[in-house]
Amino acid sequence: MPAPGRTTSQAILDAASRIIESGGLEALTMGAVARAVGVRAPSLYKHVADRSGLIRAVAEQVASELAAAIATGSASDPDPRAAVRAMAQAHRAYVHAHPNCYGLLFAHLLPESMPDAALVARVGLPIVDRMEELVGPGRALEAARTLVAWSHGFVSMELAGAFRLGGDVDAAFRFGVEALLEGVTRVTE
Amino acid sequence: MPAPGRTTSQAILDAASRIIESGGLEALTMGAVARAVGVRAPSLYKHVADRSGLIRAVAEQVASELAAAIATGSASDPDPRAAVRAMAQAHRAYVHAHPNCYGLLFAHLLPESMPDAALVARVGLPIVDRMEELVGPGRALEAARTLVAWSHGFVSMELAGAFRLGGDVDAAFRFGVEALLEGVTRVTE
DNA sequence: ACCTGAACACCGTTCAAGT
DNA sequence: ACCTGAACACCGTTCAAGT
Repeated sequence: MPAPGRTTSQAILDAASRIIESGGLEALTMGAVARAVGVRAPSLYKHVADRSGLIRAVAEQVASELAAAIATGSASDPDPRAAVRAMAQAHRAYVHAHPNCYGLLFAHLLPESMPDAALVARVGLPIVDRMEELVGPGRALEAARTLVAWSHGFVSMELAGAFRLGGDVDAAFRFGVEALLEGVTRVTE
Repeated sequence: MPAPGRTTSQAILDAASRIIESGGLEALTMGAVARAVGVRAPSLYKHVADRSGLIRAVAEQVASELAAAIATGSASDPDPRAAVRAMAQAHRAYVHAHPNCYGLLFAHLLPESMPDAALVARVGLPIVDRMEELVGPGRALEAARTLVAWSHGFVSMELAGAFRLGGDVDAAFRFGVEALLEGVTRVTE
């Protein structure tokens, strides 16, 4: 009779995300993951190659979820400016909800822990699409990169505590989106 | 007779930066640092509280060096736009030279490993100063934050390999600076 | 076929003993 | 006064032995 399998790769992945989110990457020990799924550490190696592979799996799940969140944020609005605003807000909201897991996409880890580049690249595609309506196909990639870089940088500095002193951070984010929209359309004219 | 002291805090700090820069944070073991300064691991604890404290010391040195690099990049030019361009280039050049150490400023590490917030805040001061000439004192902080967020985000995505496909990355950075300058001055008018 | 205790190499940290 | 070997607790990973 084939054995039932006391845990699953998905359960392990979910436990790993939760542990990273609540305690940071240092809290992700094979023992902690094993305990969370009700098994002993050696059994995890039936489902994941090693700790680095587990980190990469979490990072790739983050890339997928973030891509979905951003795509949803742009779906409905016919006005490309409004769509860009919504996508930037969706980006920021996702990072606020999963700061430690989001950090995996930009941590300087071992190559084995880095998510597949093509998967990460897909996150920005809907932004390129809507930017095209604003600046034309020749400049859309550059304009989208400028906006995404700013949005990533803003949220990453915000979470690092760089904006602790002074001001309404939400308003600063909205200010930034308008400045970026104004800038990329003016400079490309 | 007082003992001479076979190593110094500065030698330990320098060794730690080199190790992080060449092998990432995982390569920073107390044994590796000890070997680099010609001593055994337990002796390091005469100079640093623990591994977290050593990481924080490296991060704080990075903040100081980066602040100096950016301040120097703006010193001479009377044109605020040219100064902002130079500071952004200085920021990017510093990060390219020390990518792994720069990453410490934004890694989600234990609180004991995070650099002093006031020290990090000082990095952006010269940018606020020169922005004030462009957008006035009321909007200078917001405008500087927008530029710094974009610059940080751009370089951090660049190093994460997000710009691997397509295009002249140097030109994209210059494009971004112009878009930001245009954007923050237009929106604040 | 899956699970696990035991084992191994490694790491951070402490401390009594050396000089 | 500084340095270190030995020790401890912990971690990732392997594997032979269990069921």
